[in-house]
Formats: sequence, structure tokens, C-alpha cells
Amino acid sequence: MRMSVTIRQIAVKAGVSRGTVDRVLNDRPGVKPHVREKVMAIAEELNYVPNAAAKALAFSKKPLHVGIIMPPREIEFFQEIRDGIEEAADELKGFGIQLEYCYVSNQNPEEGAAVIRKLVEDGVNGIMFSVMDDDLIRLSINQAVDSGVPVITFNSDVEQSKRICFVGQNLPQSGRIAAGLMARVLRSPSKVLVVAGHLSIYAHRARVKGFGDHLSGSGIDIVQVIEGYDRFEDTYEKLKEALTRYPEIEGIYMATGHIGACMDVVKGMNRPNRYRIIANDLMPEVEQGMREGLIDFTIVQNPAQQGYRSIRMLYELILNGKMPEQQYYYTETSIVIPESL
Amino acid sequence: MRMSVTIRQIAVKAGVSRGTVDRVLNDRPGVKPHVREKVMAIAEELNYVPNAAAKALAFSKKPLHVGIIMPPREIEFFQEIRDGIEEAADELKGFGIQLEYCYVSNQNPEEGAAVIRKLVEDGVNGIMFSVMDDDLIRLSINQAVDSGVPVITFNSDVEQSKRICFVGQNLPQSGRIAAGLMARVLRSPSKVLVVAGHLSIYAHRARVKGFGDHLSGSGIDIVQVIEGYDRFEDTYEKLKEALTRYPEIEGIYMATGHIGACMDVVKGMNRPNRYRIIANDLMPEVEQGMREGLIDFTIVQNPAQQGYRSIRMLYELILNGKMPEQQYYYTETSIVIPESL
DNA sequence: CTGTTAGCGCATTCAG
DNA sequence: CTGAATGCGCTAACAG
Repeated sequence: MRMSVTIRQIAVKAGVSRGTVDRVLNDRPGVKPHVREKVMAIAEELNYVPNAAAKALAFSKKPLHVGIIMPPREIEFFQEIRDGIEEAADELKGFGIQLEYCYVSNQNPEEGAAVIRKLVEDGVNGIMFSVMDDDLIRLSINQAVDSGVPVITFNSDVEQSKRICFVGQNLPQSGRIAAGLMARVLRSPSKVLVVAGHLSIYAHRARVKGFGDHLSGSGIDIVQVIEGYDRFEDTYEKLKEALTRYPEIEGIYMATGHIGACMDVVKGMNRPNRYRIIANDLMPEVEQGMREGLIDFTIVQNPAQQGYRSIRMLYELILNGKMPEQQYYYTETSIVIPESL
Repeated sequence: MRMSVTIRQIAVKAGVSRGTVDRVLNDRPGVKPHVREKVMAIAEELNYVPNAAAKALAFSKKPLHVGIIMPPREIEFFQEIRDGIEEAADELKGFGIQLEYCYVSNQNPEEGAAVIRKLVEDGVNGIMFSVMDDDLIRLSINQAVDSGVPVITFNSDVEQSKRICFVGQNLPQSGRIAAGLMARVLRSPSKVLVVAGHLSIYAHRARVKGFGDHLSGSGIDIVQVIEGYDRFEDTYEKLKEALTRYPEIEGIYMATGHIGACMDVVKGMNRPNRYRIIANDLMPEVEQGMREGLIDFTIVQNPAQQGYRSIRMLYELILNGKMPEQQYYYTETSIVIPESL
């Protein structure tokens, strides 16, 4: 097949120099409107597509700098996201990409906002953000984007902001999948319990809602939704009380919340028929629970893929100015059982 | 951070020219042994990493040509693999990669062998292969590899050949996962049936074996393994007969084989309690069966990922001479339920 | 055997 | 406003 069309070819065809073509293609000033149009037209006609290698090479004196803002590294879940980021970065390393991780507490919006501003001042070419959703944060993100630094959110979105796009899980679907599984392992008239962290947080609520909606009319009833505030004590007490009060409960959906506490309660219940338990993600406690035969299914959101895709999209955007086509990119939601481990 | 080390830097440090360094780094002949060693040492010391962009750019006059040999495009499953291949190719397109698809019947080894030879003669830089396993094929693959054209098998391996590596599914694991699911949806003493295509084919046998092994001692018995030879008639008759003879059967594992026939039989059985059915892959018949509520689970092997990874590994190998670390690359095996669709 | 040189396609000066 | 020239890191062809 033919070599693909180069900037030079369109230059000769347009009767201008390569420099001019470059200016047009990259939306830089200093080209007379009619020349610009002509060049554009020819580029379209020839179906010009820039050579990524050449571009990267030319860029390589000034390496691409991207800032990554996420919760403290102790959080296991984010470690997996990092793995995905690193994988993508490895593939792009030859092209001079430079990552700067900034760990920020999930509790303090001011800190997050400050870090964004600092990165922008330092001249990063793009930002990946995954901390909390807050007005202060929203403001900083908007300022960054306005000043030309693209921001992509991942795993947890900052809604109503000017962030370019969000890469994460389809939460209601993960709730529906949990419901589908529950309906398959339990026989029809039966009762289940739901455990969540904070129902005031969108991510937590969305799963519970997806679960409930899908189950309604199926003959499987949700007797209670427990809110444990991600604390051991609250979760433990409330769950224990509920299970004691409703001995007919056969299944538990742990949408979010303190898994350790749930496991402890379940172990202590000492029932003839074990509970059917469905969890989310693959934190160590969940994996442990699966190996012990306590947890039947866990629904995972492919954290590595979230990291991988975020970086790649940002890279594409920065280097080629290619805007993502969608606002929301959902990573695959999949089901894990002990045999999958 | 510092710019990464270039060929020129190691050249000055070694007191030789860039050409020589290039020769050493790429294992090309024409360098005195002691010079070669010195250069190698310095490269190690400086922790030299080639610049992928520059490499790709320099190569771009002579585009990378890879041949892809797979079954006819009508087969839905392979279409998904193609999607993965195309995705990777898109990412590498800027780097001048050129795909040539060759569709070959799964029945005729001679054709496959001939295509391999033809591709090698045409001077492809690498081959991806996924048709049948046969001595003739093995021979052609070995010849290709010996003459310097790397071959990677995907989805279905050619064992005992010199192919660089295999990218595909962990078949026994997929059988075990099916068993795990079956054990969770059925209560303990119960009976199930297995449907397969050809038990003489490794891929088919491996799943059945994984399923059986994992179920042994669980209280769930396999009353029969049906071999349908991927034909409607055989599958239909045998399955119907078995289900009629053993009305106590509660679950069916469709490891491989003619899904359409299975669906027809099941629909015709008219039972009060529906069967619990587990299938593999996401062919249209399976998707249909799931939507109709006949199939509970299907175990998928991420065909797109198989294509994606194969291409990337081949690219790495050709461009950077980086041999894969393993012989077998298993793609993620995941579980799909109707709610995941 | 080894050094030199001319591109690969693009971004980015610096002159006009 | 536009053209020409230079270099990114590497390969390959050509001189020595």
C-alpha cells in the first residue's frame, strides 16, 4: 500500500510551505484565512492523518507532563489503577511521557483544589483526577481547563465541571448484576439484606438503587438496607442486629462498606444454611472471604483498565488534540467467583 | 527529569560512532568482539532504552507487514478478535503497521500451510496464526520461524511448534468456573449434563475435564457427556434423548457444540422447573438464549483482548526484538449474565 | 570492520 | 503573514 500522506505533500499541492501547513493543522495563528481554508480543504481531501511517531519524536525534547491526583497510596484499590496507568505509561514511555503522582486525602477539598492549581502553575500538559466531588474542586478544574490544561476524571467523577470526560464504572449496572446473581442463586420467595456505606454518596446509592430496581417484582425482597458509614462498629452492630431479627434472610449484597465487619458478623452467626453473599471489587478482605467460601460472587470494575484508558485518552488529547467522543467511558463490569482467582 | 540516554551518548562514551553502536544494539554483524562488548557494557551501565518513536519513524519508509491467518470472516467469534486487532493497529497505525488478513478454512491444513509459505515469500515481518493444529501446519510454522519470520498463535494453539507464544484462553479454568457456577445455582445432590463438540479436540476436552474435576465430590453428578460434533442433528437427538431419559437433570453445561440445537431441545422439553444452563462465549445464539431467559451464565474469553495482545506482542518483537517472557498468555476469563449485556 | 551521512515526518526557530 | 532551515533518535546505505 501507499505511504500515507505527509505534511509536505499537502504543502506542494497547496502551493505553500510545510511551515504554513503545520500552522494551519495545529490551529496556530499567522495564516491568512483563505490560505488556511485551502490547506484545510486539501488536507481533508487527501485524508491527512498525522504520523504519530514523527509527532512524538519532534515533541520529545519537551516531555509530556501529566499530573495524577488520587487518594493516598495505601488504598489497595487505587494501587490497581496505578498498575493500569503504569502499563499505559510504559507503552508510551518511549514517547517521553512523564507522570507526577499527587496523593490527596479524600476528606479535604482545599488540598485537592490547591494541588490542581499547583500543577497548572508547574505547567503540566494534562491532569487526571480522582478524589472527591466538591464545589471548590469544581472551580479549580474549570480554571485548569479554561487555561488550556485538560482534566480527565477517573473512577469517581466530578459532575457539572468542565472536565473533559469521566472514565469509570457503570454503577447502576453493577447493582443490577448483583440482583441478577442473587435471583439465580436463591429460589423465588426469599429475603435479602443490603449493606452500604453512605447512602448520601452517589456512588453508594447508585448501586443500591440498581439492585433494588432490578429485584422488584422478582419475589426476592430486600428487608433492609444497612448504612455502616464505612466504620467497623456501625456496620457490625447493625448487621448483626438485622440478621438476628430476620432469621429468614438468605442473601446479603454488600454494595459498599466495611467488608471486614460483615465477614465477622457472618462468621459468628453459625447457621445451618450459609448465606449467599455478593460483594464488590477485589479488596484483600473480599478475596479472603471468597477463599474461605463465605463470599459467592464479587463484581469488579476493572480498575487497571480505568487507569490505562484514562492515560491513553489524555495522551491522545494532548498530542493529537483528539477530543474523546463521549463524556462517559464505562469500563467493563465483570463477575468473579473463587474459581476465577 | 533528565532526557533518556541516546545512541549518540553511548557512542561518545565508548569512543565509537553511532553506526557502530547501532550495529551492536541490533545484533548486526561487522563489529569486532571487544568493541561490541564495550558498547554493550556502556549501554547497560547507562541503562539505555531505545526511543520507540524514533525507531518507528526511521522504520516508516518500509512499513511493518504482518499477516494474519484466521478462519473465514463469517464466524462471529473471530470478528471480535478482529476488533481487538484493529484497535491495537489503530494505536500503532501512525507507526506504519500494515495488516494482511488471510482467511483459511479450518478443515484444510494444506491451505493453511500454503498461506504461511506465501506470506513468508512475500516478505512479511511477522505472522499471527489461528487455525487448526496439524503436522503440515507445524512444519510451515517451523520453517517460517527458522527463516526469521516470527509466528504467534492466538485463540487456538499449534502445540509442539516453534511458534513464539500463544495468546488465548485458559481452557481448564473456564471449565472450573462453569463448575463453580453450577455448584452455586444448584442445591447439593443433583444431576447435570454436559454438551461438547468433539472430545477428540483438545480445546473441547479440556473444558469438560476442568468442569468434571472441579465438580467431583461436590454432590453434583454428571450423568452424561454428549458429543454433538458441532452438528445440529447429532446434538439435537442426543440431548433430547438424554433429557428424556433422565428427568432429574437440573443443569446443563454447554462446553462447546451446537448451541442452536441445544436451545431447541430445551424449549421443547416443557418442564415446570427450568434448567440451569451455562454456556461459553457470546455467539448470537447464546446472547439470544440469555435474553430469552434460557441461559443463566456464559463464560467468555475476551476475544478482543486476544487480538489486541497478539498484535502488540508481535509488534514489540519485530520492532524491538523483545521476546515475550512466557510461552502462554492467557486472557482474562469472565462471567456474563443477561444483566451484563 | 568502522565512521559518515542522508533521510523518516513533524515542530520550531529564524529570516524575510 | 510565510518560507526555509534545523533537529528529535534512529536506521541504512555508502565510504573509507
